[in-house]
Order: sequence, then C-alpha cells, then structure tokens
Amino acid sequence: MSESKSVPTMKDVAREAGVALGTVSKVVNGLPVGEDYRLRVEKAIEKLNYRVSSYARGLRSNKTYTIAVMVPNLISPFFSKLVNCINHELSARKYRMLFYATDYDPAQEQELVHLAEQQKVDGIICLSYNPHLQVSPDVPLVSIDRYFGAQIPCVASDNYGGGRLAAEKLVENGCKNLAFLRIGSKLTNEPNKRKDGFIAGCEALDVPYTLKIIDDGTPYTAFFEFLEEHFHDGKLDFDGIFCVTDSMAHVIRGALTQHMGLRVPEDVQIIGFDGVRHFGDLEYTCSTIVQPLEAIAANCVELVLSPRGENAPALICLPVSYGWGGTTRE
Amino acid sequence: MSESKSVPTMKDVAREAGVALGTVSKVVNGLPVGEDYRLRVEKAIEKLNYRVSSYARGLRSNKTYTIAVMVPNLISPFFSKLVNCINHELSARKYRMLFYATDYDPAQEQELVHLAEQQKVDGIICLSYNPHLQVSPDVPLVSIDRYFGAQIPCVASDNYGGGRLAAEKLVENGCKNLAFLRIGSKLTNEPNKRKDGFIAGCEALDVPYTLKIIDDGTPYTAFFEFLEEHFHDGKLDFDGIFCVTDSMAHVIRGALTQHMGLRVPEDVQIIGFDGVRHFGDLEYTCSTIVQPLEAIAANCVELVLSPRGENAPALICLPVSYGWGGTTRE
DNA sequence: TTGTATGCGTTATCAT
DNA sequence: ATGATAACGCATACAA
Repeated sequence: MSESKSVPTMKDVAREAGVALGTVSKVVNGLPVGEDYRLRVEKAIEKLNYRVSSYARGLRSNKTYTIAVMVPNLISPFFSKLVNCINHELSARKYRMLFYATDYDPAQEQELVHLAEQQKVDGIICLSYNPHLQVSPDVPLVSIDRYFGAQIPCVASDNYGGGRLAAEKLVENGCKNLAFLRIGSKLTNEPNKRKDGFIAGCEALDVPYTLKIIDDGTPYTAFFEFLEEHFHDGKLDFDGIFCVTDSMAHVIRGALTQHMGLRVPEDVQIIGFDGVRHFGDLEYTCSTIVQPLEAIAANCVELVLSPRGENAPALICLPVSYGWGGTTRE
Repeated sequence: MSESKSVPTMKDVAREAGVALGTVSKVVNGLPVGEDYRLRVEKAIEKLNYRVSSYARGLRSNKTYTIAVMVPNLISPFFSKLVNCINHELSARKYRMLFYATDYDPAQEQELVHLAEQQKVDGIICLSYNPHLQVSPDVPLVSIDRYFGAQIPCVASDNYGGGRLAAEKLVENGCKNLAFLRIGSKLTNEPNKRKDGFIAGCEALDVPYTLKIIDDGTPYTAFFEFLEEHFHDGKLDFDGIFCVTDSMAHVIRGALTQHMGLRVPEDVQIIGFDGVRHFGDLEYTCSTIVQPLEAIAANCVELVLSPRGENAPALICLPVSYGWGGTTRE
C-alpha cells in the first residue's frame, strides 16, 4: 500500500471519489452539487488530506485572498499593534497577510511595492512616508496617515482634533503655559496636523504656547537644550507639554524627572500621542491622545477589499480620545 | 496608442522584444543568453513594466520564496520584535513573509498551519504552545521555544542558564532571600527551564528561595496575595524577586511600589526575562535576562531554508545575557 | 544559443 | 447536475 505519492491534487481526489474533476472543484468551492457526490468527494479529500493550491487558484482566477501590509517596522509598539489589528480584520475575512517592513527606506519601500505586485496580491495597505511612491493602478492601495492624492484612499486619526484635545486637557488640568515638542519630517503628512490643532486649541483658550520642532535625524539633545533654556531657578517656564508621540513623551519625562529634578505631573504635566500601553495591553505609558487602532484597521481592510471607483472616500478621519496615564493630574 | 492591455505577461514581452518566450524566461531568471537579446528583453520589460507572476512560477516550480511565520500576537513587544528580526533575515535573502497570529487558540493555530500549507509556502517558523499541532512532513517547520520532537528543529534561548544567571545576579547584588514568580501553562516548553535554572543557581549559592507558580488564566491577584502573606511590618520577606517575564516584572513592581510602599531596587530587587525595551529600542523596562532575538531569528531562518535531513540539529540553545534596567542595584 | 511544446493544479465554459 | 476540456503564466526538456 504505497501512500507515497507526494502531494495530492484535485485529480487524485476525483479518481479516489470516482467523480469528475469539475465536481471536486465545485465541492471545494461550495457550489451546488448532488448530496451523495458531495459526501464521496469530502471523504476522499479527508482521506488524501488534500488542500487546494492557492497558487494554481491564483493563477487561474486572479484572486489570491492575500493583502500586502507594509509599515516601517515592528519595533515600535504603535506599528506592531496596528499590524496586529489589521491581521485580525484580515483573518476574520479569511484573508492572508503578506508582511513587509521598510525601515523608512524609500528604496526599500519601492522595492516592496514591486514585490507585492509581483506576488499579485489583492491589495496593499501601507504606512509610508515616501512622497514619490510609485504604485501600479492595477492593485488597490490604501494609505495610513499619509495622503497621496484623491485616487489613493487614506485612513488616519483625527490628528487635528487630537492636538486640540491635548491643549484642552492640559488647560483643564490647570496649565498656564504650554509647549509643543515635535520631531519629524517636513513632509506634509497627517500627523503634522497635531501641531495645527494644538495651536488652535491654545488660541481658542487664550493660553500662551511655545513650539519646538526639530527635523528627523536631529538628536534629542536639541530638546534638552530647549528645556534648559526655559529652566530657571529649579523651575520650568512650562507647566504643560504636548509631545508629538508617546515615545517622545517618555524620553522627555525622563529628562525632566531625572536630570532636572522636576516632578511629573506635580510640576509639569505631559501629554503624548498614540495611546501606547505598557507591554501592549497594560496601562498607558503616559497620558495620551489615543488613536483608534481597531477602527483604523477595520477601515483600511474594508476599503482595500471593496471594489474601487464607487464614490470611494479620499480621506477617512477617525476620532481620537484622551487616555490618562499618570503624567497629568487626574 | 492604446496602452490599456491589462497586465503584461511574458508573452507580451517576447512579442515586444521580438524574441521567443523561453528567451524571456531565461533573462528573467538570470540564465545565460546572448548579450543583444538580453538588452532587447530588458528594454521590453522596462517598457511594459512587466513583473513575473509568482503564482505561475510557484505553480510550475514549487518554489515560492515565501515563509509562513506564526506567533500568538503582535501586541506583546517580545513577539513583535522577534517577528521584526525574522522579517529582516527573510528580506535579506529575498524571501517574503506570510504572517499569521494565533491568539493562543490551538484550533486557530491548526487552521493556520493548514492555510500555510495550502499556500504552499517553502517553510514555516512558528511559536506555538499547542502540544498536538499536526504538521505535514512536506513542509519544513522550525519551532521557537517549544520542543516538539527530534524531527522538528527547535530554536530557543538558554532558559536554564538564564534562570541561573538571574539568581546569581540577585545574590551578587546582595540579596539574601529570593522568590520566583511564574504564570504559565503546565506544558513542558523551554521557558519552564527558567525555574530549574533559578533553583540550581540558588542551591549552588546556598541562598533560600520560594517558588510561586500559578496556572495560565489565573488572575494576578494570586501573586499579590502571595506577596501580602510574606509582608510583615512594612517589610517583605524577600529582597530579590525573579519574574518569569518582563511583563510580569512590570506588574509586580507596580504592586510593590504603589500598594505596599516598597522601594525598588532599594528594598526589593527584581529581575525579569526577555529583554523588552521601552518603545522597542529605548532602555530596558526592568533589569532582565536578555534573549538574543537577532540570533534566534537568524537561526530559525537558516534552519527553515536549509535542506532537511543532513544531520539537522534538534535543538539550538542560544546564550542569554544580563541587562540592567533600574530594578536592581548597579 | 534560441525556439517550441508540454504540463503544473485550478476554474470556467461547454456539451451531455 | 455532471463530465470533458481549454486556458491561466511560467519553466523546462527537447528540437532546431
């Protein structure tokens, strides 16, 4: 009894079940077929341990049930949780995820888009800062946090509202003099609006504010120097700081408490942005403007899978919320 | 000039270049071909923006340049960084990664293995706690942290050595009475050896120790009660605690400092396990036994891609190290 | 060295 | 409703 025939094909199943090839295909795809036939086929599939080859299927039907997902890395907890959520949405729909990390390298990003196209995926979801990303019009692409133009849907948090909310919360907690710290590219991406919202919030509330914005690649020491400049007699000019990310808030908090002897939140309150939690699911790492990752993921998947053209939205902005994480007064 | 022909195929390239189909195939695959032909073909490829279909290629040659990677989730920073490292290794070799998250659900895990096989991947790298995982012998599988048997290679940290190192470091820092806290399944997986190593370390150094081990799914309150039982007159019986993961160390530290009024590391020193850093790449979240993620990833990829059988190792144990993260004395 | 022809496993279109 | 057959895009063995 040689069971050695390498990997069973639909033809083997057909022979085993004593039916025709097409019948097996129908059973596999859930198309209507005689009850007795279905049973015979199912038994044969079970016996041979048969699995459809998605390569043959993809070749034939141009449908791969695979979505490529591209983010800078999986080191940053924000990106990893985002990918985790996207993965959930995809599995729920029986889709697979082809994962690519770009390390912020534009060449790498472009390369990966090509790879993804070659793989003939059903769609691409990407978080890219490359302004010149070339993408074939054949494969649906959804962008996160970066608006590429009307023909490419973009899903983002309400960054503007979040910036404004940060200003409001700080003032609500008694702050009289605010600062905004940001590091990032000059490229116009959605997170830039955090600054604009913050300014709008400060001006609406008539609270003085100072901006310190440095370029990507500049060392954080620029921020420490900035803080030192505003540090006199053991007292900081600001009593409220809005940091453009939770990661930065963490670093700034360390500088304030460990090097300048200040207490957080008693002397200075800090609000970050993203909603990162310790170990992914414990407390927030700092008081923060929380991005709705589940909603972002759901919208991305929904968009990338839905047929294009039918009055597709160009930009979807999702609501953020405030999360307390110990760096503001309760 | 209608450029509208949907997606170009090798045949289109051949026609455009005025050569035969096989010639194009050879150029694409880097096989020897006449210089002038190669140029014509390359120009045609460029002009038509042609990409080989990896589905057709996979169907034909049973080589997909794709590895399936399966871990419980991308929420936990340890898993995400691991996947990040694996991804690096794979891209460096021009391989793609098909990503699956299991959420610790055995049924889900089994389902995903089937999906992966259906996808006809070149191999699977998985971190699974399912003891009954059925896997087809046709596709190479490498396991992380869980030994399934001699026929499935397993890559893990030196958990035993790490447990021992934790005990040694605590004693080296002056601890006289140690505790080990662990939550986890009773299944025999590699991390279980952390306990054994810790015990060995304590006994070698002749230091008293207490173990508190609870089952997966039990709430952490069991640990808090345990600590309360050993808390008298504002003083804890233990001056050194080894937690089975950094995540647990974080929670325990919070309980000690916020609810019991103890100082870390002055009153109690804590060592975790994993080497998790704040935001993925900043300081360690606690003093910790660091797992060599890059080495683990490199070994997994190396193993899964290398042809099987040739005296393949059953278990690869990689060296850990000690990382200071503020919860031990310097 | 280049061209031709066949088949990979599936789906879909036909007849039956 | 079921069975036979062509075609999907590519690689390869073989013929020129």
